[in-house]
Formats: sequence, C-alpha cells, structure tokens
Amino acid sequence: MLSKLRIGKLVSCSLRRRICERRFLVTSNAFSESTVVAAESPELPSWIKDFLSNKPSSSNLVTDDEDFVIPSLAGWVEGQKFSGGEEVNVTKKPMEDIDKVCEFLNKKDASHWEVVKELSGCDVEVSESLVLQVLRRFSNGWNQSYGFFIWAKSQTGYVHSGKSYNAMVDVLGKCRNFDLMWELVNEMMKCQECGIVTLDTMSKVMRRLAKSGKYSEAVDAFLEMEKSYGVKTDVNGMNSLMDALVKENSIEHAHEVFLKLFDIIKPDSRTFNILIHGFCKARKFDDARTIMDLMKVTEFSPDVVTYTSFVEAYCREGDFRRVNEILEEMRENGSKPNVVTYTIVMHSLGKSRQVAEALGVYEKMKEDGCVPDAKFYSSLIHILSKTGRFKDAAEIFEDMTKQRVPRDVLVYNTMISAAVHHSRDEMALRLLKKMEEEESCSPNIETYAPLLKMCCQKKKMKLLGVLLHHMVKNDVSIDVATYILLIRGLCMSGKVEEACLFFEEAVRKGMVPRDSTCKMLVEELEKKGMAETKFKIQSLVQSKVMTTKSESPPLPVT
DNA sequence: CTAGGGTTAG
Repeated sequence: MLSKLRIGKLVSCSLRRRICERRFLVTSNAFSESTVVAAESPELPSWIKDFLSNKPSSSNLVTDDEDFVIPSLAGWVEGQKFSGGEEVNVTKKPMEDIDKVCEFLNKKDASHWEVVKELSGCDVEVSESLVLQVLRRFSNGWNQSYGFFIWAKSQTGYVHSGKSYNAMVDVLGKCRNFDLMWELVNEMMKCQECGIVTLDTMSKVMRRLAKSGKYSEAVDAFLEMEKSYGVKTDVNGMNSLMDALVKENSIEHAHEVFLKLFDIIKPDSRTFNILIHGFCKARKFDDARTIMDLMKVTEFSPDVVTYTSFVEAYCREGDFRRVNEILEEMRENGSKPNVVTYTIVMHSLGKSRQVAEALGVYEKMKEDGCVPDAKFYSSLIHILSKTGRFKDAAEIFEDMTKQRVPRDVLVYNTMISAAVHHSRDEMALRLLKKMEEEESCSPNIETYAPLLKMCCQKKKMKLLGVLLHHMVKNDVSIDVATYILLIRGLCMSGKVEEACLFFEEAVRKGMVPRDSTCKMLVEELEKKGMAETKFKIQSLVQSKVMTTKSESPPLPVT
C-alpha cells in the first residue's frame, strides 16, 4: 500500500507494462457482442429510415448527397413540416399539441404580441407539461416562448404554476431580456398566491445576470429579494449567489459579498469552499490559502472539496509537484481523494500527453476501492480517443454496463464526438439512437454539435435535415453557437445558399452571429459573384445591429 | 447553491 500518492512515480514498472499491454481493459468478447459498436453494416439501418419517415424513398443517407435541395428552413428548425407528408413517430403523449403550437409559433416571429394574436386560433388544451415543453423547445427565442406564455395565461381553466413562471424567467434571462424578466418576477409577486417567488426563481435571476457580466445587479437582486419578494436572504441564497459569481468569473464580487455579509449571515462549509474554488480558479493561490486558514479557525475544516479545488488548479498549471504536495497535505489532515479528485488528476495527465500515468491513476483509484462513476468514464473515454485509441474507448463505453454504472448524457456526448472524430459516422448515429432507449439520457445541444459539424464538412445535406428535425422532436433549441457552426461549416464546404438560409433564420430570431462569421459569409458570396444575396445579407446585419445595440450588450461568446 | 467535460479556429 502506497503511503503517499506520487503522481510521477505512481505507476510501478510492472504496472506500466500491463498498461502498455492494455491488460487493464476489458476482454474483447464484450466488444463483439455489442450492438452499438457492431461492425458497421453497409446497408442503410432501418432506424435511419425511421428518422426519414417523411421521405421513405430516400437513398443512402450517410453518403454524400450533393443534389438534395433544402426546403424551407423555418420548418426544419423549430417546426415539424420537414418536407411535408405524415408525422414522424410520436413518442411523448402531448406531442400532437406541441406540434400544433409549433406550427402557430413558426408563423409569426416578429413580436411577442403578434405571436399572442396568432395563437388565438390555436385550439389546444394548455397544461403545465405543455408549457414547460414549449419553453424548452423555444428557449432561444423569447418572443415566441413569451408570446405563448402570455396566451396560455389567458386560457380559461389554466393558471401558470411557479415552475412555469420560473422556466419563463429563465428563458428571458437566457435571451438577455432583463426588463421583461424583472417584469415577470414582479408579476409573480402580484397576481398569484404569495410565496410563488422562491429562492429557485431568484437563483435563476442571479445566475443569468452574472452570466451577462451584470455582477453588481446580481448582488443587488440578492440583497433586495427579502424586502421585495419575501425570499429569505439566508446562507443558502448567499451560497447560490456566490457560486454564480464565481462560475461566471468574478471572484472579486463573491469575495466582496462574503466580507460584507460575514457578520450578518453565518457562512457554512460550502460558502468557504465556493470562495476557495473561486480563488483557485483565478490562480490566486495565496488568497485561497488565506480563506482556508480562516476556515480552520471556524467550526469547519478543509475537506475533500477544499483540497480538490487546489488539486484542480495546480493540475491546470501543469504543476504536478504541487499537486502531490496537496494530496499529501490532504492525507495528513485525514481526507482521502475521491472519484472527483482522481478524475481531475487523470484528465489532466491525459491532456498533457502522459497517458500511461493517467491510466495509472485509474489503477490506483481501483486499488483504493474508489468506484468510478459516469463522469470518470467520460474522461477516460475522451483521453483514449484523443490518443488514437478509439477501440479502447469504445470498450470502456461498453464495459460501463457490466460495471453497473449507468451512462449519462456526457458519456454519450463524449462517445459520439469520439466516433465522429474517427470517422465512424454511422456508429455516431447509432449512439444517438441508442440514447433514446436509455433512462434520463435525452440528447442536448452538445450531443448534436459534432454531428452537425460532420454533416457540413462532408456535405451530407439530407442527414443535416434529419438531425435538425430530430433536435426539434427532442425539444433541443438551436442557439447562436449552433447557427454559427452551421453557417461557418456550410461556408467552408461551399454551400453558401444553405449558409444564407441559416443566417437569415438566426437573424430573424434575434441571434446575430459574430462579426467574423458575417464577414466569412459575405466574402464567400463575393467570391461566388452573388452580389444580390451579398447585399441582402449585409443590410440584414446592418438593421439588426441598429435595433439590438441600444438595449443589450454584445452576444455571449459561447 | 460547494470540487470533475467539451465546444471553436485555417
């Protein structure tokens, strides 16, 4: 038993040999039995045909498909009229209602009042679950979701729940419409029974403000919330605020809050850990130490979380000597590294190309009786894939079931991204399909990003359409980052017309791509001699910049 | 509401 965890010397010679021989990996029969990683059949799998149920006559989906003409994009992206014809298989119960609503919402995207007007002809029965689904599906288009929200409120027999209000508040905050967001919070205070504004609501508000760099406003929201909305300003709220500030890169504001409220709100161990994490993240190690010392003179003492923050920070610096020192200090103080600590160290070693050492951490962790979890596996899969060991990555993925660790979205996302990286397009799509069978594993925007990128690069226009449709069905709303990905990707593949359609749609939704993307598109149009379209795009950018500049700061970089 | 991912560039 090693008394000290020495990263550099962690791996004994024999262990190192075993690792090199890959004996630590599962046997290969597990691999061949797998359904996901099975040899990729040349035939078009039936589930892809399911995807394509609107176009049953389609030919080979995963090969190039140059001559496919993109229909109306508006229908692709937030609607359901992909290319006419019958509905795709309906899985969720309120699906029909949501599709009706979608159709209405796609007709109008001018202002939310017009959306409200438009919806008067919509005959669906509003329920909380429908509202939440619509808000999720349109979480990047506030005038549509807000229009729907207002309309729903006017329906007889329906009253918005606190949950629905919170979701709406979050969407408005996400779209940086803070005026409307506050208006809604105030409305919650007025028209419903008391107590509908909760810490949940205020946490969303503070987080969204912090995300937009409005740190002081986030702090004020917290300080005022008891007086204005009756939400107690206790340690939980303070932690939520400080965590938001730290995560959005203002340890300064978090520290200020801490000092200001120290005598009024008694901090708990989380408060200290949030601060320490913040200072570590900002590479202010002395300050982090100071807080840790302060922690020691209270009733709390540094724990795994505290030390792990330091471990992570030194890992990021590539200073593994310091990492060892921290691990030693941790042990001396009676804390043992846990799965999070091990994940961080392993991932960091893998990133700095010390793969054998990284895998040694895996061994060491198992020796310590520490059980890997889904996030750990995700890191491991990523490292293996990045170093070209795709097959090993796939084996680990398969082995998770045997280890009784349920896969989560992140694991799937990592595996899909790895498959795309290694040109295993069909496997990537099979994985996406397999996600549907898994519990609590719905795809998110990150699931689709590598797949969409692949479509753009390989000019698979039909598959691109299918995926966009799939996204809508899964209530994944397209954000700015995705539009940028599509526009740039299509531009680089010479698909300018398609890029323009996405550009127009993005602008129509109030999501103006960044300068470099606009420039890229305009240059591409110039090159192709499409002067008219070029002019159209340019004036589109001009008008949007004018209208949006006054009310909101530049779009997030993400 | 405490610590872990990845995305983006020719």
